[in-house]
Amino acid sequence: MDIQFLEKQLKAVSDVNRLTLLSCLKSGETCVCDLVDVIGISQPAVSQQLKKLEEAGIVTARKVGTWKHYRIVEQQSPVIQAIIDQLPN
Amino acid sequence: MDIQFLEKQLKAVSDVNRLTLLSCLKSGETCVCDLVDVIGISQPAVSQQLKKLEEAGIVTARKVGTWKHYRIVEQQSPVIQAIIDQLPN
DNA sequence: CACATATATAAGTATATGCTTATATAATAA
DNA sequence: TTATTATATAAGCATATACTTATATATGTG
Repeated sequence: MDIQFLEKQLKAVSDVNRLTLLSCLKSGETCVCDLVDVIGISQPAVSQQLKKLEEAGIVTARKVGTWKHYRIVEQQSPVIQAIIDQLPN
Repeated sequence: MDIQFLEKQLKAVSDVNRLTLLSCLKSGETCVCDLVDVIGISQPAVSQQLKKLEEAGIVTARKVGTWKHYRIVEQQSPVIQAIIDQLPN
């Protein structure tokens, strides 16, 4: 893992809202609308944050009708895994 | 470890220059002037970055004459330790 | 003392970040 | 088709970040 990619992944998680999203996703696949209900920011803001996590390879999504279900990627780098482990369930 | 402190530590390491500084410090205590020689930013910039790492509890320093020797704190949180482990020596 | 060296702090600035509101897109239902 | 719901994208803006240069501080030397 080169240092540039490490930086990208770390930037993706160094934000309270994105850490909270990851914390929510620990309990399993969740659609955007449910995530919006949990954290106190707008729906577009949640979409934007999820996109950052997705671009860093930390979460992935599948579409189900109009819903989109996000989940944490199973195989993570040791660093990201350590972070996920620290988050409350 | 609460999520706010986790965020603070992650923000402190989510930058290529600070990761490079940590990478240098893996080989042991180093003074600011030697770190300046290694990474391509000015001396004040290095001091500012080291301050961020220090405020996050990741590095510490001791003064020796006019020099200041920075080093990585021994006991780290699992997350920060995982990051340090990933860095080249 | 004056001067040199190492480091820190201050001030300014360009870019990045993370929200907001408005709007676009996609799928579904009536 | 029109309307509704879920999500994404665009644009704008306020704040944060990370440099730079200039200057302050601290220590050591002649």
